Amino acid sequence: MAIQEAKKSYQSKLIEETVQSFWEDRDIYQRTNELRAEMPKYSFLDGPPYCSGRIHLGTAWNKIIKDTHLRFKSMSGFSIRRQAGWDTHGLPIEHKVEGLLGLTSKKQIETEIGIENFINQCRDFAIENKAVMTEQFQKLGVWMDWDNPYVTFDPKYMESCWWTLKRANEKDLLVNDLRVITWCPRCETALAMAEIDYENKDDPSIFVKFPVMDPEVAENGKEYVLVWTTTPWTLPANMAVCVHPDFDYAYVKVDDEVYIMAEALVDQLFGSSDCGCGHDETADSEGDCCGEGEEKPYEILKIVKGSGLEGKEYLHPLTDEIPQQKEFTHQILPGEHVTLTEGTGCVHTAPGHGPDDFEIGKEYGLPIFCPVDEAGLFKEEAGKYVGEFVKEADPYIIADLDTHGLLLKSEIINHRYGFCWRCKTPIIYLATQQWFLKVTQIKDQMLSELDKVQWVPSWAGESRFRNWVENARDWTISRQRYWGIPIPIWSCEECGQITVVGSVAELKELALEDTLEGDFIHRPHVDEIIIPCKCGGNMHRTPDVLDVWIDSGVAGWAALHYPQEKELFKEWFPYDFITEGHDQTRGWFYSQLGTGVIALDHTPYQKVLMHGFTLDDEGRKMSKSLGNVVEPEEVIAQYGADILRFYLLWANKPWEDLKFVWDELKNVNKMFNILWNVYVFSTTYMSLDNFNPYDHAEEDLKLREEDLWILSRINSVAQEVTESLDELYFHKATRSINDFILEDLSRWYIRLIRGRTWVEKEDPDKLGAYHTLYTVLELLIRLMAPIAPHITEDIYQNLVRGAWPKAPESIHMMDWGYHPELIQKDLEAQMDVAREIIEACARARDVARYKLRWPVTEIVVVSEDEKSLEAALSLKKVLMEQANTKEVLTATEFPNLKVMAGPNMKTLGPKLRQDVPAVAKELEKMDGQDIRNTFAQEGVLMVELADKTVELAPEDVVYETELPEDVVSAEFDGGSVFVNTQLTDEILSEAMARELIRRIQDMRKDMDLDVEAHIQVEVDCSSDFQEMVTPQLDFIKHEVRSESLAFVALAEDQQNEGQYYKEWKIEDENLKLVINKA
RNA sequence: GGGCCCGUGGCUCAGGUGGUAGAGCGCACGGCUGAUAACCGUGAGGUCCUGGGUUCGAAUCCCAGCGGGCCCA
Repeated sequence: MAIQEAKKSYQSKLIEETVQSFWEDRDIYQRTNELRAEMPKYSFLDGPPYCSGRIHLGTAWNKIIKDTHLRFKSMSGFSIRRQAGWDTHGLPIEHKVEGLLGLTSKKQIETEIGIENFINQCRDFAIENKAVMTEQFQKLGVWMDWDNPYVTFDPKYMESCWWTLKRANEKDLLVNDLRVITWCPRCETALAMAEIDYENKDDPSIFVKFPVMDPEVAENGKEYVLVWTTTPWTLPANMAVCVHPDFDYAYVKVDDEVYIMAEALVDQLFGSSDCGCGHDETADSEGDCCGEGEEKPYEILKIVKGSGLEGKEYLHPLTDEIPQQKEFTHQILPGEHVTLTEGTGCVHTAPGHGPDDFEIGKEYGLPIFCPVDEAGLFKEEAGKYVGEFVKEADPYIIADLDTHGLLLKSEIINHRYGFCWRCKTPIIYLATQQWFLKVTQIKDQMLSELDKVQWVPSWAGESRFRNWVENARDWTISRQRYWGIPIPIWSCEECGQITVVGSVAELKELALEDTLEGDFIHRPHVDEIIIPCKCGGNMHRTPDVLDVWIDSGVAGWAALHYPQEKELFKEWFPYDFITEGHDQTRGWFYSQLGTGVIALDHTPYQKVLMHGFTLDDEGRKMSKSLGNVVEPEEVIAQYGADILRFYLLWANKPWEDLKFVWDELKNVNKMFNILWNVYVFSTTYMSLDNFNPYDHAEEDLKLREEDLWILSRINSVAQEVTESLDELYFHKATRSINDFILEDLSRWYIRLIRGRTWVEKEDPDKLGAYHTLYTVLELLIRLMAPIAPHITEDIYQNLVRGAWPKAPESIHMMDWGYHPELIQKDLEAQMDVAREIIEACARARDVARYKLRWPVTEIVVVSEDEKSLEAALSLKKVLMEQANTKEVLTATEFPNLKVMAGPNMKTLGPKLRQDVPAVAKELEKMDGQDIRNTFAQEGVLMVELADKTVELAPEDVVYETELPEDVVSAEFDGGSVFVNTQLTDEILSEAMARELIRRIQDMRKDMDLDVEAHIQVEVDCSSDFQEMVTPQLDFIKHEVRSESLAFVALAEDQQNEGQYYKEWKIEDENLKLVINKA
């Protein structure tokens, strides 16, 4: 085995396929894990993606972050647990399956399909998607335990969840209660806060007049409490009106009616241009409208505090339509929750349809009247509206109010409203019997556990998540659905006693039947299991399933099957690290913390990276409706997984949202190409010379300054990458690698060692370059392995395994590490200066139109900064080569500046008049520096003219400095560089030789010759040219690998077999060249 | 309405403990080229979202607003 010449171009697709099948064929993933099984543990928990379809860019990013960090940790000597997880239960899959089966309502599941059939379809659907998504993740090169993932529908997993509920019950945190909750009428189930999306929506905005029973002010009896609502369908359930006890309320007379409302809002309702008073709203002058000016159409008759209204009774406005409402008394109640931001300050209160309303209802003993069923249809109690869907009843209710003359105003308002996160149906509030976790009771403990967690970025935990937890409410965990973890609560039909079952074994023990087989944990089988109660009655299971957020929330121990199995739990819990997107503040970060505190009094995670979202190139969310979704597979097809991975970790700070811009991938692609080209360059020469780094002792090698420099640089980069990957600042690692490859390695180091690789014999200098290059590449691919696992593996197999067969089988089995002792910051700084000087030389030459190919006799580096001069001297050889100069001199000021003196017209003009030109002429003849010296010594300068002598004062002379002829200068950061472009015979000879070399090289390239191929050259040129280049013949032959170089007379267009003829013009010289393959 | 984050050349982003605004891409021009669909040089392009404050000095710190994202009410 030896290092092989690499393929000429970087073919990501081929490489990635080859590498992935190599991993698979040799079980590299498993064996890498085994290799480090005894190392210290670093535990990780995968946030389970939901298996409802294919992965998207955000999921890809998520897994890439995880994979990179864990590969790094693995190489750094940790035993890693990286079990993949899958979230499988819940509404999204139920919906998809409903769609597949053509179902439109929940009832059809039970009546037409059957629960068992439905559940099986859901399971199949999840399994199918899991397989598809697994393959997609694998294509990204993500290493996880794909063969043994945790899956939320696994009975062993579900058992742990049951146990968690049992723990909650033991701590009295599990309660059943009638409460008003957010409800999806389409899915016919309760929704948690986390399951609601908010969007803008048009709704009616109506002002309703509630007739007062005993009018106090209106003599005609037309006195009303004025109430505002955007949900007319909740009016049938109205039980009270709330006013704030401390606010002022006005009796407002408009026309012949009196309205009771908050004083502060009167103007808003009756005083603005859209006053509803009957005026034309398009009136061109506001002054014409009723709200302005003296003639207000309303009059405030009386003002009372809200507390003064308490107990006032009113008539429900729809008693004709809803007979049952006649049975209730309605009155005004105090409510601290009333605000003056909008409406009337008199708040319609329906305890069956609002959380605040519910609280008020409980406080004052109001009936919790809720005439709406689970599908959002009015029940019998709703009288006239029975059978109507609530939202669709709005217009009828408005019309009925109008008929009764109780509608003051009806408009349309656009406001934020909650929707079911999956089916997008507007949510409603319903009073129902549900199971809750009393999170409010453990909030403090959650907060103190939260303090133990390290967050990246820190504000994610300290501000954002903390804020969320502080506002936590009790958690509704029951769902009236099918595909989920059944709530393990059995209650007795006789005595009401409940039992919370904590495991399968427990259930088997308690159950009446003794043969429980198959998946009896899911519905419907679990529903049939009866537990005998102590009282002699039968306990039946609560038919609900659990909120899916519980499913994933318990992953920390459920994935380890704790408490049924204890060993793994002991080893891996709690987890060192998790990472998910910022939407998981309300989701997984929260559900884990809550269930963790309930079950174990402990946070399940210790370090969290909260990452961003992937947005499209305009910063918008990617969505199917916008048609701006970028599939990870598209990117892989075009650029490859490594480039996608690198891009996603490079484009942004991980916690910020990432704009996906196709053009930016080109940058990354370019970097990978350049890396590949460096690799091709290296292997080309190394294989040509049969170089093996492990065969050479240190004394075989000669290391130059530039070698030490690049070794220092790569180790500096290694240091930075190590810190960044550990701290999860992936962008810093990738940017540092990117800069190194482009700037230091490709553009600079390779350029510097080009000449050394061209030497044909075994030479310590060449070996030094090879060895350095090899060392740098070997470390570089190790640093990149966690980020770009394929290309680095491919290079490793050739470069490292090719030279050293005993090396670990995969780069991912290599240990992380570098040599901080090789870092020389001062050398790195010196090289920076040298590069600047060389660039300045190039600029100076450009100004003088003096080709870089032509050598110069000397450059002078001038600087007042000692460090710059030191750098120039210690890297003199680099400067000589790269600036193409014979000598490098340094100085604190340029010695050969010509100082020119001239007359100061301002002072001399008036003084000498017509003699000025003569003085100028004399000054021009003299040396400026001499004049300065004369002034310094004598204070004056005597100038002899033809007819007289003139005395000049210092201020009469102005100076200009001029560079000597053939010197050009340019500035660099620390000073200037002066380039001597004077042409000598020697210089010219070399210049012409180089011109000739370039032509020959060009022809070699045209002929597509191998780099090492030898040639013979024939030149037809003038004798002058021949004479000029003759001293350089050996140099020329060496550079172009020519065995001979003959000066001959060539026929026009001579093109024999194996020959290549071309005519050239160098400066003024016309010449003909023929190249023969040797 | 509240919480958190973001706003810097045409585009993507650095800089952020206060001290002359940077890079890459793109554009224009010139140059170089036997590893490199590479590279080098020059140029155009910025009210650092707006307005106030602190300060000798603010992209940076403070306050208010505007715009965007996520989460909530």
